[in-house]
This record gives sequence, structure tokens and C-alpha cells, in this order.
Amino acid sequence: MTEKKINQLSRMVDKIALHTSISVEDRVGLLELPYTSRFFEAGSYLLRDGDTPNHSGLLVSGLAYRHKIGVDGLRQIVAIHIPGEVYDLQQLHVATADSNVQTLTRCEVVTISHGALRRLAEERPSVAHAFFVTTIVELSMAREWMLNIGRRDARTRISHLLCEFAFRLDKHGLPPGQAYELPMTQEQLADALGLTAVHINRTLKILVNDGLIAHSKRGVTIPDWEALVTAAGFNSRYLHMSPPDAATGAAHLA
Amino acid sequence: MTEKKINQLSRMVDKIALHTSISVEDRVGLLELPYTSRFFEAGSYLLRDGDTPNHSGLLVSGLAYRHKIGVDGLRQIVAIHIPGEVYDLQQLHVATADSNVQTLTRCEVVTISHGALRRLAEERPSVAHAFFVTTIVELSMAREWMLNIGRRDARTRISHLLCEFAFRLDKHGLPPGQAYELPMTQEQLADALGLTAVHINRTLKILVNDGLIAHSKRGVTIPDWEALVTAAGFNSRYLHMSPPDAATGAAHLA
DNA sequence: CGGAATGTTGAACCGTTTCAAACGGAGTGG
DNA sequence: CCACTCCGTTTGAAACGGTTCAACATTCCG
Repeated sequence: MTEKKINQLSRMVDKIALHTSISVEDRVGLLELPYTSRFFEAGSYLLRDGDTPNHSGLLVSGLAYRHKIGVDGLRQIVAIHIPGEVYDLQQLHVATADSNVQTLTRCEVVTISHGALRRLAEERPSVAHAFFVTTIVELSMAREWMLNIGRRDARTRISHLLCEFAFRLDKHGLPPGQAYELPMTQEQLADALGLTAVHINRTLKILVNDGLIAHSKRGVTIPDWEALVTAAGFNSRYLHMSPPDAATGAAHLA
Repeated sequence: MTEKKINQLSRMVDKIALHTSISVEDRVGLLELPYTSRFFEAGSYLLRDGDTPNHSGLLVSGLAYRHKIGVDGLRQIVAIHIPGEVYDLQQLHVATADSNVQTLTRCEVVTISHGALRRLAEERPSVAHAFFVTTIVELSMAREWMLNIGRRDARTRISHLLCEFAFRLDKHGLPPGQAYELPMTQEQLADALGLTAVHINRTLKILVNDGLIAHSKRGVTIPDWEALVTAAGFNSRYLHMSPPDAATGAAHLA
């Protein structure tokens, strides 16, 4: 097995291992899967609503977003995928996709056939468990987004998305701290939050004014994490990322 | 095995079988699980955010709703559970619950220990598959709700919820057709749709005026199903209820 | 460099909220 | 059977958060 292959796939394993106690043996099992690697430019579709793929895609680098489009053409972004995530795991069990996944930046994607993944999951219960946990966490995030979109005002809503995003990224090898890039246009932010691009613009400005965020071109920095968390009413528990139910929320300091 | 026991549990099996090709053998397996049955009054909590139950609950009769409460006390209903559903399946794989489940009407709940369900899922792959599919469908519904709450106006939003609800119920043994009871207060509807009870009231009145719905006390009847579907921009595909990917959307006419 | 996409700003507008008051129906106790 | 209360519904008027439209500035990218 090549060095590169190990590098790519081990990110998937690390991601899965976050949520579960996957054994060393199972990690090796994952690394022995046949795969192909490919790059996609920003804006490419990785999955389309209605598709019935026969392989799964692991996001190795870059960001992607999942969205639905209503009959009237209005778009709602329902999730953001970060490196280490398999964006179409669900198609292992339900043939057709219910939403689109589109690339936010240039992305590297590793493709593994459904057959290989299914066999693996059948042979190793802890892998099947890891897949299930991944889906449950997605569901939990979806529920929090509903609360966000349905019941919070624009300021809180944006703050919350920023908190979630920072938290998810900080937990995955990036330097812990308050600065990160968020490569979304204001229109994409609007579609994620159920608002208008114009209003995103104005509210972002308010957040900058209040000293909760600062932004360079296409990115955001967070000067005061605690202040933003308070403004957002953010509680990371729904991300299920702490060591099994320790609920300290400070596990990334270790 | 008593006649009553078979009756209760077979509803769960029927529900699961809707989404999957579960074998007769596995159905029998399900029916042999030890269980206890209990009634809950309207308004009872079946599951609380943060709970770590060691058993699963199958809703045999009645309706329940799942909700989250923000730090400011604002509530968002994120799902409605109908008879045949297991409302805490996820706690088989993730210890703590991320939302509350509360009874909408008087409910009968059958309780099965996690141990028994886990053993069953391990022994019978098609049962594990069925559990997974159930979770995926919940996720798909959550995504559609995000689109509903984030991008549709009040009229469309209410219509869509009504469509989804009618569709899910019609597929499960109730007489197919246009009349059903919806035992939610206007405040609960508001919390499900990200609106205000007052505005629900006004919009409901508009829908009645437009002839899209008619309502008796605590229920709704739909005089013209097609008209409501059009007004809602409703497409049932996200419910994944058609025979495997037939995608006709008219399967309930058979 | 030029054109397209994204960001910024203002003013008018409107869907929804807020507050407040009144109404209705179901259940309870006298 | 009435009086009382509770909870949900109904209605109105005013206020507000967010949208819309339109113009202009900026950045990105070939």
C-alpha cells in the first residue's frame, strides 16, 4: 500500500473513530479497500438529487455543501461537509439521493464502491456502527439547524453557524484557536440560514461592529470565542463530539 | 405468544417492512422479543434531551412530537412521530438524546430493551438494515423541513406540513382519502413551522377561504388533495415510501 | 484589461410579530 | 344547571425584522 493511499484514507478513519471505538483491526480493514482519487473544481456537483450512485465518496480535502431546491426554485442549504466525511453514505441503504451535494472549494474526493463498503460493514460490526453513528450525528445537526432557522433572529443565526463551523473544524487537526477561513459567499450563507444575501451583508457588518467577528476577504476570524458562543446560544452537545458523553465540551484542549 | 402481543408488535414490523425487504423469518424474530406495554397521557415526555435510556420505545397508537428548546426558551418542533415508529432508535448507537419527545395525544408505547434489539440487529442483517433506513428517512424528512422553514412563506409552509402528514398517515392502514384528524394546537403548529400561533391562525383562515382545507374542531379535512399539493409544492419523494425507487409518487392509488 | 461574480448601500415595502383584548368550549365544583 | 376557570382560538392595530429593487463598488479570474 502506498504512503499516499494511507494518508488519504486514514483521514476517513480518524473521522469515524472520533465518534466510535473502532478497533485497530478495523482501521486496517478500511485501509485495504480499493479506491480511486479525483479532484473537483469549486462548484462541481458531487451528488444530485435523484441520483442512485453505486459508490461512496470520501471528502479528503476541501468543503462541500448539501442543498435542496424547491419547486419555485428557492434553495436551502441543509448541511456543510468538511474533510473526512463521506457525503453519500446514506445511499448504501437507500438507493436514491434526496438532495444535492456541491463543491464549495476545490476538493479531493476518494471513491469507494458500495460493494466493498457493504462487505466491510457486514464483516466488521464496529464499522457498521461507525456508519450508523455518522448518520445519527448528521440528523442531530439537521435538528439544530431547524431550531436555528426557525426560531433565532439573523444575528444569532449567523453566529450559531459560525460557532458550529469553527467547532467542527477545530476538532479535526486544525490549530485550535479563533481564526479560520469560511469560503462561502454571502448568498450561500443566506441559503444556509434562510435569509437574504443583502441581509447577511448587513448583519455581518453588525457582528463586526460588535467585535464578535472580524473578516478578511473570504474568511472569518473570531477574536473572542466565548462572546460569540454566548451571542449564538451555542452548545456543542448536539455535535456528539466529546469523548463518549463526557459532556465537558473542552476535549479539544487535551 | 398472545394475540394482543402479535397485534402490537406487528405494527412495528409493518412499518419497517415498508422501507425494506425484511424477511418473514425476521418478522418472527421481532415478534419474539420481550416487551412491556404502557399508556401515556397527552403531554407526557417519552424522551428528554440528555437522557440515556437503556430501552427503545415503539409508538403503537397516538402521536408524538420531537422538539428542541433554545437557551432563550424558544421551542422548535423538529419531527412528528406516528404509530409504528420507534422514537428513540438512535439511542441504540449514540448514548444521549439530542431532543425531547413529547406526547401529542394519549399514546400506547411498547418498550423493548436495547440489549434485545441489539442482539436482534446483530443476528439479522435485514433488521439492522431496516433500522438504518428508518434513520435515513428521518434525516431526509429533516432536510425537507429545513427547506420548508427556511424558504417557504406561511401559506406554503402550512400546506406542506399538512401534505406530509396526510401522506404519511394514508400510507399506513388509514383509509386513503382526504379526511384526517390533526390533533395539534395552533401553537404547536407554529413551533413546528417557525411561525407564531397568531399567524398560524390567520393563515389557516386563508387556506379555508381558498378552499384548500376545511376544519372541524381539532382536525383538518382536505377537499382537494391535488390543489393542496400544488399550493404546497409537495413532492413525496423525500419520504422514500414508494416501492423501491419507482418514483411515481402515485403509489398510494393502487 | 475587461467582464462577470460578489459585496455594499439606501429607501420603500411587506410578511410576520407583538401586544392586548375578547371569545369559545371543555371540565369542575357548587 | 350555572358559575368559574383554563386553555386555545380569534381579531385588531401598531411595530419590526427582513425583503425587494436598484444602483454602485469591489474583487476575482480568464
